[in-house]
Amino acid sequence: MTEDWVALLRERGYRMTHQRRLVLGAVRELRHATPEQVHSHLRQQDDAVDLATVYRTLELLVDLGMVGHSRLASNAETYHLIAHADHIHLVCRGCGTVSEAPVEVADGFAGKVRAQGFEPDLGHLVVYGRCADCASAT
Amino acid sequence: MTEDWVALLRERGYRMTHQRRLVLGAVRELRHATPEQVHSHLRQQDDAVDLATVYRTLELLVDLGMVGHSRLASNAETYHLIAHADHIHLVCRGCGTVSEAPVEVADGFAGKVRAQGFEPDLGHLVVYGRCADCASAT
DNA sequence: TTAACTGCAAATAATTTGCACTTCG
DNA sequence: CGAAGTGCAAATTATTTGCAGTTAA
Repeated sequence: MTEDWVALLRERGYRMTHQRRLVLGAVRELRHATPEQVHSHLRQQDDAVDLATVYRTLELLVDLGMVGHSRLASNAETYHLIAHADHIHLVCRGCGTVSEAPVEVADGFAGKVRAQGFEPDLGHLVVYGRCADCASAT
Repeated sequence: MTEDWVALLRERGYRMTHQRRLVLGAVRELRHATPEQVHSHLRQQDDAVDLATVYRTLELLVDLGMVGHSRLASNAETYHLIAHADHIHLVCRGCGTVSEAPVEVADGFAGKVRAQGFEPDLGHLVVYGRCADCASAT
């Protein structure tokens, strides 16, 4: 798979670098990470990658279609591997917890949206609301 | 309805001011507006409300439950009247156009999410994807 | 070799906050 | 009158960019 990635970069005139491998690795490990989280995760290990480079790399990875991004909190964009995008996000407004649900729960919904001529990207679906705990606590 | 609002404010020790009326009016007229848009909309009229006040007022209105907010573009939070929140947002990644669909298309989906113990807030649902035009253009 | 990439620092953009003055009730 | 609200400017936070030195191919 790493090879596919190198080919993908080459095709577009990009190069494979140590930093890019590290950033992609961090996104894979963290599953849902903000640029800031990727940056500090890498710093905690031997490897430090400049925050600006993290931003540039994440943008590149999104462009290549390897990584997706969603706004899971009102002030932070989080990135995740497309290969892991087999779920939708349920964000609780009460406690901020992000839980996941299989994309299948949105299949019927997706069909109706498609019927309107819009092709939804469920790998990025974020639903706000209240989790069971916060709903009962009111 | 304006009276309800005044009562709502009073109950919580807040006051009704000229600026608050203006901001709510702008949100109503613009339907989906960023703080910046509310600010310039008001400035184009005789009335100018400081941008910081716009932010403070929108936050208050959200708190009162009169206004909702969603991230329709990657860099801008937009606000809308809850009374108008009878639709979901379809945001095209290709052209950036925001179209609307009735909440009913998500009814079945909402039921499945509830079955998992999560109460979704469909008035804030934002779905990213590609509109018919951009999908065919590829 | 050489164009792409990186780190660093400075620049922007979006949003928040401190404070003295104004206004609602 | 007195607490709540506002404008203005400064502070924060998130993200982007310019540039000189580094590195992949």
